[in-house]
Amino acid sequence: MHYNFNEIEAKWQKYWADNQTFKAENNSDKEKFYVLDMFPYPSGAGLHVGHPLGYIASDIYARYKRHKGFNVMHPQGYDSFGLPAEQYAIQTGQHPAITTAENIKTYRRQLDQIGFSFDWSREVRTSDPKYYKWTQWIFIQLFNSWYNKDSDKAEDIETLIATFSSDGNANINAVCDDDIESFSAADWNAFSNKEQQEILLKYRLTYLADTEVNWCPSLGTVLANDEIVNGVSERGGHPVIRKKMTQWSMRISAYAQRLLDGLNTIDWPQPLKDSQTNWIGRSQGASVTFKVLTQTDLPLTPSQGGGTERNPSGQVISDNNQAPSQGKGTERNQSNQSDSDVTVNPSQGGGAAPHYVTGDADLYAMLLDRAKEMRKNPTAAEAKLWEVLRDKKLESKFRRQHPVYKYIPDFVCIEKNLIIEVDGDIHDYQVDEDAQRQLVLEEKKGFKVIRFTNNEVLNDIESVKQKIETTLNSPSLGGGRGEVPSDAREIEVFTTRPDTIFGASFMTLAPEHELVAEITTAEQKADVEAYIQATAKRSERDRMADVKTISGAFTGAYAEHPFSKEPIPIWIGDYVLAGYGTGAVMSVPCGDQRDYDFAKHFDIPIPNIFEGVDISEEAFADKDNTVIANSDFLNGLKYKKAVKLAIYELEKLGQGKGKINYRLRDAVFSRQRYWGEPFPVYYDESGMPQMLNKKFLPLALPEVDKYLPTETGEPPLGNAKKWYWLQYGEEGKVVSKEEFENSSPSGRLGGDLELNTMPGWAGSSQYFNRYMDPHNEDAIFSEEAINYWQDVDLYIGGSEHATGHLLYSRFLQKFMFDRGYVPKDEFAKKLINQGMITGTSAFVFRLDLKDYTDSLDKLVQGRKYSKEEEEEIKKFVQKNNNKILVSKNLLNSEIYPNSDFGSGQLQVFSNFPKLENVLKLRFPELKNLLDGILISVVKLHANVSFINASNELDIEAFKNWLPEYKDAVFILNNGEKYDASSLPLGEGRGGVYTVGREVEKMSKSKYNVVNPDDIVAEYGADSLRLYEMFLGPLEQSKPWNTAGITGVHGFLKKLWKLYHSGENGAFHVSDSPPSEGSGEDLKTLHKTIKKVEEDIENFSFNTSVSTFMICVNELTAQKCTSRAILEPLAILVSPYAPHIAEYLWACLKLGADFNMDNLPADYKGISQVDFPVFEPKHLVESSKEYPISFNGKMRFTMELPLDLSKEEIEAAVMAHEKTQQQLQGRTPKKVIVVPGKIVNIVG
RNA sequence: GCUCGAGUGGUGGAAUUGGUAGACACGUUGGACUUAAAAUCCAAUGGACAUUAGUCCGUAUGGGUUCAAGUCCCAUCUCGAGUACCA
Repeated sequence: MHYNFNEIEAKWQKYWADNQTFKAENNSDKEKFYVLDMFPYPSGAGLHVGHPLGYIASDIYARYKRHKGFNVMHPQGYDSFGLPAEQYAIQTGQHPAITTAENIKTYRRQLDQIGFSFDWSREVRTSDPKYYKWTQWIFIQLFNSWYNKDSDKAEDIETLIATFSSDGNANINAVCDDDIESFSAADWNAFSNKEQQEILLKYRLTYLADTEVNWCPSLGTVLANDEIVNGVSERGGHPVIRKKMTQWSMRISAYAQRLLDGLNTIDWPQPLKDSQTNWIGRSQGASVTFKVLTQTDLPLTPSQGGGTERNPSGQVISDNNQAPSQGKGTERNQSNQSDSDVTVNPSQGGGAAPHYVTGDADLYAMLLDRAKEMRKNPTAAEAKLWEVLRDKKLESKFRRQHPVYKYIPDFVCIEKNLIIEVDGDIHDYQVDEDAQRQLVLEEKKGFKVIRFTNNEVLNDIESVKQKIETTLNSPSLGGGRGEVPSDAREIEVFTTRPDTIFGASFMTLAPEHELVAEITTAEQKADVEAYIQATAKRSERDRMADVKTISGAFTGAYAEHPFSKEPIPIWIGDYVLAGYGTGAVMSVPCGDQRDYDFAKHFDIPIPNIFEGVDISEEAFADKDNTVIANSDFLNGLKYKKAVKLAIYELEKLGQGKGKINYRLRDAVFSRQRYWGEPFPVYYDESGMPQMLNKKFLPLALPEVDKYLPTETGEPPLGNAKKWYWLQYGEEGKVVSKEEFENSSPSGRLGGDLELNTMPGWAGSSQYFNRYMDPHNEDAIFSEEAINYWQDVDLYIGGSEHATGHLLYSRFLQKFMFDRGYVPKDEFAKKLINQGMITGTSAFVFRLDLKDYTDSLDKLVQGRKYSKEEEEEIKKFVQKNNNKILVSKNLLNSEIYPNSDFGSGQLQVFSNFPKLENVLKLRFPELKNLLDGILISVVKLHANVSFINASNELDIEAFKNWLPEYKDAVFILNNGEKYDASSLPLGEGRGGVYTVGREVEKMSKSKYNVVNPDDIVAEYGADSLRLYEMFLGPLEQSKPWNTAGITGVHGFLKKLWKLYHSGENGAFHVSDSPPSEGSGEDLKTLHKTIKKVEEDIENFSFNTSVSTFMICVNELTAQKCTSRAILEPLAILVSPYAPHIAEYLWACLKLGADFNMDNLPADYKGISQVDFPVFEPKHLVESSKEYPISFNGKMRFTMELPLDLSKEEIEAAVMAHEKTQQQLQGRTPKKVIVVPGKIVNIVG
C-alpha cells in the first residue's frame, strides 16, 4: 500500500465531523483549556498559505492539550461585518449578506480540508442577528454605566442618578465630559427630564457628542485613530480630514491606567505590549496655569519695534524700549488693574472687545466717564464693601462701578455673572426703576442680582460677606458669560519637566487654541491670522511630512511667569498640537529641542538653567544628568527633587499640580456604513437618544435600495424605507415614517432610529466570551459557562491588531468585569503573534531595445554607421523589442536596471558581460552593430506556479499565460535560444530558463500567491501543516517557497514506510518487545518525546518537525517494527499530522483491513489517547564523546565513561596520543575539565 | 527622531543555562535504478589552501570579559516592526 493522503485525509475529516470529535462540553471533570484563533474576515479572495499558519499552530497546541487530558475548547467563527462586502454591494448591488455567506462557504471548505480540530458547533458570525443582538446589548450596558473614579470602576448609571438626587454632583468623582456645571440635589430634581438626560449623557460610558473626527470623504465614513496610517486611511489609502460630527463615542480613556497596569498581568509579546503602552501614552508631569497679562499689566512695550507705544485708550504707557523678557518686572497692582480695565474703549481697540467689556457699545464712552466719576466718590457703604470684594478676597474677581449693558451696577463679578447692589437712601424713590433694571439684567443678560442696604453693609459686613460667598458658590449661578469661560485669561499647559519652569522664556499655543483670537493684539492680528490660515490649509499629511520647517507667529500677548512674575511672550506654532494635552506648552528652549529650534529661529532668548551644560548648539534634554541652576529655589537640585519641589510650590500658588496625561482618546464608535451592527437606539421627540429594551433585540439591519449615502448626505441606513421605532407599552416594532406619523401619539414611544452603524471592532470585542455559550438566547452567556471557561488560555493572531481589536477587547473585558458579568478582567492569559508568510516572487528578464544610432551619445563615442547598418539595426529593434527574455544567470550581476536605466548599453554590458557574448553569438547579424542599440533589462513578475523547485520556468505555461510573449525568444542559461521556430525539435538543447526570485508580500498583483487548495491536492493537508510549521519560528516572518515542501512530504512517506515494512509495502508491526534490534529504539523514542513535549510547550513547532525527521530516520535505520515504539510515535505525530496519525492508529488498533464505515462502537480515535510519558531512564548514557579543545578550539573527540572523575578524565586525555601531538612537547598551563561537557587544554 | 526586534552557508533555519557552529530540510553536484522521465536510494556540500593526513579563516563590523563567546558587555553599521512635532 502506498501513502494515499487524499483518500485518508478526506475519510478522517468526515469521521471527525460525523462524530463531533472535537466538540467541547461546558461541564467536565477535566481541567479546561481554551485555545483561540483570531477569527477571520471572510474575504472574497479566500485563503492563501499565509492565513492558516496561526490556525495550524493553535490546532497543534489544542490537540496536544487534549492528549494531555484537558477539556479543550477550540472554536472558530467569522468577523463577517466589514467594508469589502459593502464596497462590492455598492459596485454590484449584491446584498453584503449574500457575498458574505458565499465567502464563508469558501473559507469553511478551505479550513475543513486542512483538518483543524475546531468545535464548529460553537461557530459565531458577527453579522448574524442572533450574534449581534449581544453586541447591541453590550452597547446598552455601556450606555447605562458611568465610571466612578473613587471606586475606580464602571457602575450602573442608577447609582449616579441616586447620588444626583440626594447630593447633587459636587462630590461625584467621575470620568466625564469636562464642561459639566455643578448642581445641587434640589437643582437636579428641578431639572426637566431632558435636562437630566443631557447631563447623564456627559457621564455615560458611551455617549453622543460633537467630536472632531477623522472624516474620509472617499470612503464616506469616519475612521478611528488606529484605522489611519500615515495620515491616510488604512484601507485604500484615501486622504482623511478633520471634521466635527455628532458621533457615538466610547469613554475608553477612563480605563487608560488600568489598561496599562493590566499589561503586567498577561503573557503577551513585548512588542505588542510596547505598542499598547505607546498608544495609551502615559506621561507624568504637571499642569501649570499661566496668567495672561493684559496690555496695561505690562510695564514695558511688547513689540520688537522701537519708539513709544500707546495702549488702545491712547494713554502713553511707556517709552521704555527694552524687550520684555530682559526687563525687570514691576510690581503689579491689582486694584489699579481693575480700574484701568474699564479704560479700554472697545470702539478703538481694533479687535473684538475683551470679554470684560460688558457695557453697551454705543453708550460705552458715556458710561465709562460716569463710572470713573462714581468710583472717585464712593459712598461709605460702597467703600466698605469694596474693601471686602477687591483683590479677589472672596476668590472671585469683582469690578466696581463697571458698565453692564446700559447700567453701571455697584459691583460685578463677570466670571460668575453676579451683580451686587448697595441701595442707599438716595435710591428709595427709585424702587420701580431698580426693579426694572434688575429684570433686564437678570432676564436678558443672565446676571444674578443681590441687593444689600447701606445699613447691612455698614453694620453687619460679616453676614453680607457670607451671603455673597454662599451665592458665589451656588451652582445655580451661571458659569460666566456664555462662550467666554471663567478662566479665559489663563493658559493651562501640561509639562513633563516642571523642574525647568525657570527656563521657560516663551509660551507656544497651537494655532487652533481657543484663546488665540482673544489675546492677539491689534498689531499682531494680521500676522497671526495669516499664520492660522496657512496652517489650516496644510493637510495633516503635509504637516506630518514637513516637521523640519519651523514656523509660528507672535500674538503680541504676554503671560506671567508663575514664580518670577516676568512677562513671557505668547507665540503660536504648529509644532504644538491642539489635540494633545491642553494644546499649549510652556517653552523651555534650553531643555527641549523643538523649543530650542523655535527660539533660535525667532530670536527668542534661551536662558540656561542647567549647571555646567553647554547649550550653545542644542538643547539639553537628559533628565538623569540634570542639575538645575538660575532657578531661584530649585538651584542645585537634581531632576527628581526639582520636579517635586516645583509642583509643591505651584500648588501653593494655586497655579499648578502634578498631573498624568494620556495620549489615548475616547474611541469614536459611529460609522456611516451599511454593513455593520445597527445601534439599538432611537431618538425621541426631544431628540434625546433612547435605548431599546433588551427584549426588542436584535434590532435587525434594514433593507436598503442602495448602499451609498443618501442625497442629503446621511449614512446608507437613511435609504431604508422602514427605519422608525414605534412602541406602545410592551409592543414595539420597526416601521416606516408614514406608519409612525399616522400612529396615535397617545402612549407612543419611539422616533427615528440611529442611522450610523457600529465599527468593525464592535463585534470582535467580546466574541471570545460568546463562544462559551453561543446559542444562549437569554443572555450573552450563562454564568455557568463563563465561570467554567473563565478566559482564553492561548490566543493566536496577527500583530496588526495591537492597538485596535486587542485594546478595545481588553477595555470591554474590564468593563464587563466591573459590571460583574465576567470573572476575569483580562480576557487572554497568553497571546502569540504569528509572523507573516511572505511570497517568493519570480521574475523573468526582458530586454528593451532602442535604436541608438540617432543618439547624441553615438557621436560622443565616435562610431558611425552606414545606411545599411542603420537599416539593419532599425529592423532588429523593431522585430525584437520586448521580445527577448534572458535567463537570470546571464545577468551575473545583482543590479537589474529597470527601463528607466538610460545611461547606455556600455554600462549594461559592463554589468552583464555574459549577456553581451551570448547576444553576439545568437544574433550574428548584430555582431558589429550591438553598440547601436540601447538595451535595458526589465524585471517582469512571472506566476510562481510556473516555477519548479530549481527556479526553472515552464516556458510554455508562461507563454500561454501571457500571449504577448508567444513569439518571444527565450535565451536559456546555457546561452541557447528557445523560440517558436526552434520547436518542437529545438528545445534549447538541454538548457533551462532560470528566473530571478525575490521575497515580497504575498499579493495577487505580484503573482506570488499560493493557494492552500493546490498544496493540499498535491501533497496533502498533513504535508501543508508540517511544512508551515517547518518554515521557521512561529512569530517570525518568513518566505514561502513551495519547492521546500518535498522535504516534509518525503518525511511523511518515510513515516508511512516505517509502519508498512511488510511485503509489497503492507502494514506491519511486530509485538516483540523493543530494543531487540540495535537496542537504540527506546532511546530514540524517548529523546523524541522529551524534545517534542518541550517544543510544543515553548511553541517551537519548527524544531519538533526536525525532531520527527531525525526520529524516523533513526528508527528506519534501526529497522524498527516494534508496536511499543510505533504506537507512541503515532501519538507524538498526531497533533502535527493528524490524518496519517489517525489512519496509522486505526491500523495499529484494528489491523490494516479495518472498515472505515463500520468501526467498532467503542473505537477511540487517536485524539482521545494520552500523550506518551517521557522516561528519563531510557536516555541514561554510560559514556560521552568528549570534545577536546586546545585554547578553546576543538581538535578531536574521545569517548570516555561518564562516571570518571575530573582527574581521571584529565589523565585519560593527557595520555591520548593526539593530545601529545597537539602539545608538541609543551606543558599545558591549565586543563579545564567540565565532566559531561568538554575538556579544554590551555597552554 | 524615538521604542522594540533581528543580522549565522546558495536558501529556510538549528545551536533552551557561554562548552563540538551550521542540526533538520531545500537547492546544487556526483552516483545507482530506468529506453527516458518522475519517483526512490546512496554520497558530497561554509570558505581557502592541501586534497592522503592536515592547516588556516569563519555567526554584520570593531573592541572587551572568559580556560572557552553566535550566545555576555561596549561602540558602530545594516535591515525589519511599531510610533511619530506627545511638550
